[in-house]
Amino acid sequence: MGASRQQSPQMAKELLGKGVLIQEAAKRLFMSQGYSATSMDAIAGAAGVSKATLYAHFKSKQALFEAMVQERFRANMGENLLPLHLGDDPYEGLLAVARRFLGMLLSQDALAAFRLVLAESTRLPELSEAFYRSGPARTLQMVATYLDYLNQQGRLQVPDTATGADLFLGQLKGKLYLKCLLGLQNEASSEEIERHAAVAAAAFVASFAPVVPKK
Amino acid sequence: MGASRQQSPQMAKELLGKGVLIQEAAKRLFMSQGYSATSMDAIAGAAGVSKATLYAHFKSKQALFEAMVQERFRANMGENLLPLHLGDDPYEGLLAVARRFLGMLLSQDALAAFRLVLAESTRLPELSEAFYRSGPARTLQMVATYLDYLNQQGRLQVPDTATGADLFLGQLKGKLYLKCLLGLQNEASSEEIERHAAVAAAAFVASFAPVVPKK
DNA sequence: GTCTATAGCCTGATAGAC
DNA sequence: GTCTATCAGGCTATAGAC
Repeated sequence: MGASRQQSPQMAKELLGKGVLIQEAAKRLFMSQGYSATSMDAIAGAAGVSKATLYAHFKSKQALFEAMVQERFRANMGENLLPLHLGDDPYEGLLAVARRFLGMLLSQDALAAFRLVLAESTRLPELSEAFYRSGPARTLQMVATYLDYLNQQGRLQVPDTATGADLFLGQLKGKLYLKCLLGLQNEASSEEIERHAAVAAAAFVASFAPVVPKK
Repeated sequence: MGASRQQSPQMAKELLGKGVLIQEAAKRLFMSQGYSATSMDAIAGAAGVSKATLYAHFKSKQALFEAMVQERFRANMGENLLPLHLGDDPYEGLLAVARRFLGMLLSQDALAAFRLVLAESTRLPELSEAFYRSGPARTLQMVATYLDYLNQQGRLQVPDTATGADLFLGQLKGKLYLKCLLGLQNEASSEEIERHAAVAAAAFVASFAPVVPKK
């Protein structure tokens, strides 16, 4: 898996980590132009090294690509999404989830990564799987767990929390998301995000409010 | 736009329509491998012609690509989605919409086309726009119109029908859709489609049922 | 219009000096 | 480890015979 790399403690700062420079250049280029359209020459140039150096760090173009994607997943999806403290109020809790999820989903990095994985999904199926497991699958499970909690507290009545989580997160993938994904809209304003999050949370709560409120 | 093509009435069947053969081969290869990874050699080979012939019909690789994508949109998105007769019952009507929409969305062709448009969205922004207008925009408007109708009939109470349509269609883009898009699931069974459609329609109706039912 | 052949360039990957 | 120089092959696109 990991290439053999001995981390020397501290040195001239930028000069010893060429592997990192290469990965960063590769990330920029792969993300903006796709796999096939990015040449090893271009990566070497952008990283300020020669191609031979590049091949000394990564044994092939595909190896570099995979290393960069895995690094990307570790950095972004890992923990940052939901170390969220969610309260007992369904609307407030789901609003917080929606806000956070949309913010992550609509970031330029996440959009570019998703485009990339999709474009190579037929050539690199393992990549699709890794992406699904490290991203959507975790989010789904986390939301389902929260819905379970709300069920137990009697604040919501969701018959199937896995399906409920799927519906809720789906609601967030509407027109706004599609337009960003297609590159038709460069950045989503926080007003748009806030508005969409609020509407989705309200709709979901209305769908699954307990039949006998709290009388 | 259209290349100069005179349709001769009828002849040896397969031999006069080389332009069509080329477009079909290009469609297959572009869709399965993407733009950059598909060579003109491969297309010529698959179409059974020489490269020179290919260039006699289309002046460049990009021209061929765009012609093929536009043809694809005309063929699929155009009318087939919703010449649907929707009744007064919100659940039944939305269920029919969901069924139809999911069937279209999860077809191999639609998935491949979407992947392709996304992969080239930075290089060919016009393509993204054409796709959005000819597909999602139409569907959104059509569903919003139906919601307007249900509002007028007093069968639903949707405050903003454009947003409502967005939420409803978003609900359909859940785990099932994502897995198909990523190629992790080859074909969605009609049971899965039916189940997801029913759940989404029920949730939406529950969200926006009139506050004073029909007492 | 269709072919064969090829130009001219860029690709991923490597050899060998330092 | 890093460089320069280069390989062999694939790429888009075209020239010229028929």
